Amino acid sequence: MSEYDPQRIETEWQEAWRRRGFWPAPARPAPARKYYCLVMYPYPSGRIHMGHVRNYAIGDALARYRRQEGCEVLHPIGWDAFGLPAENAAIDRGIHPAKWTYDNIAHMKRQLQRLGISYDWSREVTCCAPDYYRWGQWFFLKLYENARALAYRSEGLVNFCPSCETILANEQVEEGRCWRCESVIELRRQNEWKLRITAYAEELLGGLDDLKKGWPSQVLEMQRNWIGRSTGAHIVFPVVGEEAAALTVFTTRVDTLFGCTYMVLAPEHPLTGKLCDLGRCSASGRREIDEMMRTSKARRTDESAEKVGVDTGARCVNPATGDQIPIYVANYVVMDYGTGAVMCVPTHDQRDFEFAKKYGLPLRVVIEPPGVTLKESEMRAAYEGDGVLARSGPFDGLSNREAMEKMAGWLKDRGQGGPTVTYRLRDWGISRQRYWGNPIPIVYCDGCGIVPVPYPDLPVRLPEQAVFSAHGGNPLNKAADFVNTACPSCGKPARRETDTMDTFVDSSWYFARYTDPTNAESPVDRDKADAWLPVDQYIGGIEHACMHLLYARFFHKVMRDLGLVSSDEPFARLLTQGMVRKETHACAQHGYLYPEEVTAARACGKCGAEVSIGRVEKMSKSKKNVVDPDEMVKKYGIDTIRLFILFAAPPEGDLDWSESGVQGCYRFLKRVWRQIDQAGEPGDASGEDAPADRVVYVKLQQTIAKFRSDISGRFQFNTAIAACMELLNVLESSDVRPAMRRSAMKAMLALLSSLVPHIAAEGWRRLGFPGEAEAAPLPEPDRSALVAERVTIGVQVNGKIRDRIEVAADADESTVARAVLALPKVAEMINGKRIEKQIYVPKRLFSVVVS
RNA sequence: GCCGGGGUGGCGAAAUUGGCAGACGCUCAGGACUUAAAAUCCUGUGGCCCGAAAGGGCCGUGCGGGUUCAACUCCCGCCCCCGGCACCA
Repeated sequence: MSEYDPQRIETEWQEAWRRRGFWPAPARPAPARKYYCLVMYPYPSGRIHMGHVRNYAIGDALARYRRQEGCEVLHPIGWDAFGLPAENAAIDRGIHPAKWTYDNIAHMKRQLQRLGISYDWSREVTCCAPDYYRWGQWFFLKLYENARALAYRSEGLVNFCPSCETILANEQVEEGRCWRCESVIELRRQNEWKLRITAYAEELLGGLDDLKKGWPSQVLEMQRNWIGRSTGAHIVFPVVGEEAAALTVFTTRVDTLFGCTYMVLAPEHPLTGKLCDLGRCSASGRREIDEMMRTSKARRTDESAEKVGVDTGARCVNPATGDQIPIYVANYVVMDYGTGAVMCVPTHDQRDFEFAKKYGLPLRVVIEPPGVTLKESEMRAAYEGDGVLARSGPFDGLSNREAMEKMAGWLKDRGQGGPTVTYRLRDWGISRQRYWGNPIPIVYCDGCGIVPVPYPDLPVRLPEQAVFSAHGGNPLNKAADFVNTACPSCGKPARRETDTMDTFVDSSWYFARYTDPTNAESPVDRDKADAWLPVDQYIGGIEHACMHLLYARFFHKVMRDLGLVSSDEPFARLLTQGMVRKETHACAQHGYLYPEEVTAARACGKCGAEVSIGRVEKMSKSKKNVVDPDEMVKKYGIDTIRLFILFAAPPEGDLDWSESGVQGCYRFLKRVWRQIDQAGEPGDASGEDAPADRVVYVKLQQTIAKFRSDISGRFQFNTAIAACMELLNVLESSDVRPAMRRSAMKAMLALLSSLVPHIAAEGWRRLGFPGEAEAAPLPEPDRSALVAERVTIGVQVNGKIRDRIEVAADADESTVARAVLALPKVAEMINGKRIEKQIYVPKRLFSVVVS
């Protein structure tokens, strides 16, 4: 009898797989059998964490499962290697971002290979490598050249720390202050490059319908809301005393136009300054507006924040009533949505109502519920419901729904606006004032202006020499060799763009590059891309529901329009996996503790004080509730870890880490190992069928059927594994002939191969089955063994289970009714009462209702 | 605040989508093996109540209502937790 030794088995098999060249995908698979299984590529932070392991365990289970089904599988991996942490490491520890990143990749690659995941390592993509980022620049130029100007430059707002003289990411701003020096952050306007994703808004929205089959409905809903299409009207309000100026608003409630009694602007609105001059706005008012502009973004859009307004003193004309109305600047209006100017109707919008009450602005009712008269002086709240128009000139008496359409048309006829569609979705600002990113291939020339870098000069390479400091902003600005260049157009001295691209650009097309990872002529070859795309199954965290997944969909459509791919959508099916969580440990003196800092007696390893156990939360370094995958693999082997991850929760749900749960999975594999041992022992193969053989046989067929439907239908690995556990329980407690045990184990190893590939491979080899377990076709259940002849059904009287009874599976209702009514308990309960109703659900229950 | 998701035994979960709630695993308790421990194996394990036992009764899927012969599942109203909110990835 041998001992289950996962370390030995796993390293041996991984070595065998490495020698064989891992799992190379064919360049051109048979279309009907191709399966592209993609997991979100990791940011090389230095060490893999359990969230990664979960992502890859799920992906690998599917990839291997599909191979066993006969698919040709592409299962690639790569590195999302540009980004802020590398630059922070450079600032904090003096390590060059490139070195830091490549060292991390090397380490994480070793860690990943110890997980035994069936990647095609020959297609590895690293997006900080020039042969990858070159094509990001190529895309930028294509977007810039596009007739629709899909890449353009405009003003945007950024968080600026005046003390560090650096632009900060949102995550570097803590409660309105700089994370390094705690100075109060200012909002600054500056030029930045944007991608016109809004040009595709309609298609991105419409495309969601095609994804219904394969995407979780909540992700579709989130994207739909993120795009936020709304139909309404734009309306032009002339400014009093300034013929040339007019304010354009967007509203979804054009029907309330006659009730518009004032207007509010975003502080950043281009006309704010001019209107303050025109209206002789007070100095204190102007200071207040400046203050609003400095407030951080998060606070600006917080609905619960106090709404503050400043009267510019200027007036504009309501084009419907002809009234002159005041123009305010208000802190809750943002430039990003609509036009940055809002027409206010206090009688029919609660937010406007409250604002008007606060500043004493006039009210005018224009919509009333049928048969009701509203009086401004008696209103306690806005009336936001539907109704009939009043005091609205030619529209009086119309329902407000009708009026929306008519009034938009009326405005259009008079040249004062018209119907329009707006999106909440904003264009994608990609400029980052950072070194460790993809340089934007643009040159600024005093003579020629903005000049794109010619294609043959790509990639614009990052300079190796740079000075990294927490102060003074982007290191590229100070890299003279990089900045100073010749204008590609006139040859005179010029300056390079020093902004680099958002790393979401890299992750917006990496899935396509995997299909042709070394192409030096083009980002991808169309034939190769079309052979694999769209991705059949994409697996990643729900946190990417809107941004990454929307940007990638946008880029895919751009690639299609450039003729690089034929499909409309990049990801046919999406699985959003849950988080990995664990309880926290804390000591009064030392705060959060790592699990290894807590003694067996629940005391702090540093001071011996009692340790309190906190809530179960997402694993994170800051909470120290993390488990190191390497340690777990060392202790139990990767098969046990993979099994636990797949068993402890369904993939979309959160997974609570539990080492005793891990031990339970380890026990299961040891028991599987024992069965392998037993099945390998020679026995009397010629004997008669033992009674137990039939029991095991039926259970085996049920297991095969359940395993396959759980995984292919709904990715329910947890219940598929539970089915295998049940089979093992039966197998252990049954005295079956060796031949039966052997055939049961053959099927079980074939099933388990996609989940715990190493033990399955070893068991398969030991039992001498042909080929390798991972290549074994999935067993087919013997359907005839699944049909039960007799079933136990529940018996209800007046809606409650009172008894159970065994009946023939195909018994008709009257036969079952006779048997049920004859049951003593039932007979007693219906004695002397009238039977109102009988319901028979075949093979499930029989329900009797008595008066 | 807005958008999206979740809440079932001591714990992770299951329930073929309106039909026998708690499969499977963990924990815990008792027992076997052992000089002992680990490992392993066996039995029990939602709560309350009646019974010596066999067995039986009532309650129970976050809270409060509703629909139905029947609700974890559908409808209405609340509470709590989690993800995202556009420069973290």
